[in-house]
Amino acid sequence: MAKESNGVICLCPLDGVIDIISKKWALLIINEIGNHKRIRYNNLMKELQGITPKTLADILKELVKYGLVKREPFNEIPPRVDYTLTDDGEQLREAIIPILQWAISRKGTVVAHCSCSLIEKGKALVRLRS
Amino acid sequence: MAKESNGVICLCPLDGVIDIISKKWALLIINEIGNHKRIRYNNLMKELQGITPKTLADILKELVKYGLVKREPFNEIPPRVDYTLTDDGEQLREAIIPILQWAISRKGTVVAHCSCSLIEKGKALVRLRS
DNA sequence: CGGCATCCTGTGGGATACTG
DNA sequence: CAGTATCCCACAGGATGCCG
Repeated sequence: MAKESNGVICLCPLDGVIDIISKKWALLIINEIGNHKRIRYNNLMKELQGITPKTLADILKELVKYGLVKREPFNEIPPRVDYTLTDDGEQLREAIIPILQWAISRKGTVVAHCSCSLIEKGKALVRLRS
Repeated sequence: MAKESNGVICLCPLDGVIDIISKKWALLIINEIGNHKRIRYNNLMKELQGITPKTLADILKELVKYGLVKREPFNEIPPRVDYTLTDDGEQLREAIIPILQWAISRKGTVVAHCSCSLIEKGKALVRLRS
């Protein structure tokens, strides 16, 4: 993407977006922060079962760089950092709702007793709009 | 994803979806096929500038497996294969439109003389709905 | 608590060449 | 024309351990 050909620089609208949404955890993190409005690092760790601290930190940093997530550190002991979505991040979150709905309709009905909290998030997302 | 924890299998609605949309070219290919309704392999190669035959073949195979794309081979000389979207694939394509729109609004106005045909595709997608 | 530093592996995907 | 076959590598991301 964003390659140059015929001497013209490509500003393809998908450029960059792929870089964001193609990261395995990025959408999940954005969704998660959006669900909580305001959430701390370790709380994210708990919700996003299976993610490693490194990966979470890496992607958070990237999302902040992209202007999708806002990082608010507090000078407290113990240290505390809050993460929230920027307006842009919130808009992206809403933009992925149709994909969530598509995924759910495709999978059939969501089972009740699933330990995976992502299901609840999916529902939460969909509920936003319906 | 689709991991087992507490003895319960997770049927997270995002499971599998990430595997699809996280592939760099998958959405582009789905979009491209959708734009053309029916398109042949080499035509896809031309439209998706920069993709290698291996990558295109790999992802097409996967999309077929996922039931998003339909492959129609003809017994002709020279050989001919048409690709079309399944209903499911078409629905996914529509589900990503909001993300496209978000991307475009974020990037600002699309420039006119861009050699990258992806822009046209983005426009085409958006035009579908507006 | 909220990270960062290191190490390591799997694999998406690029380049190139060949084929039924 | 519509792919395979190989080779190769950059990079996401897991595991583990340390730090202010």
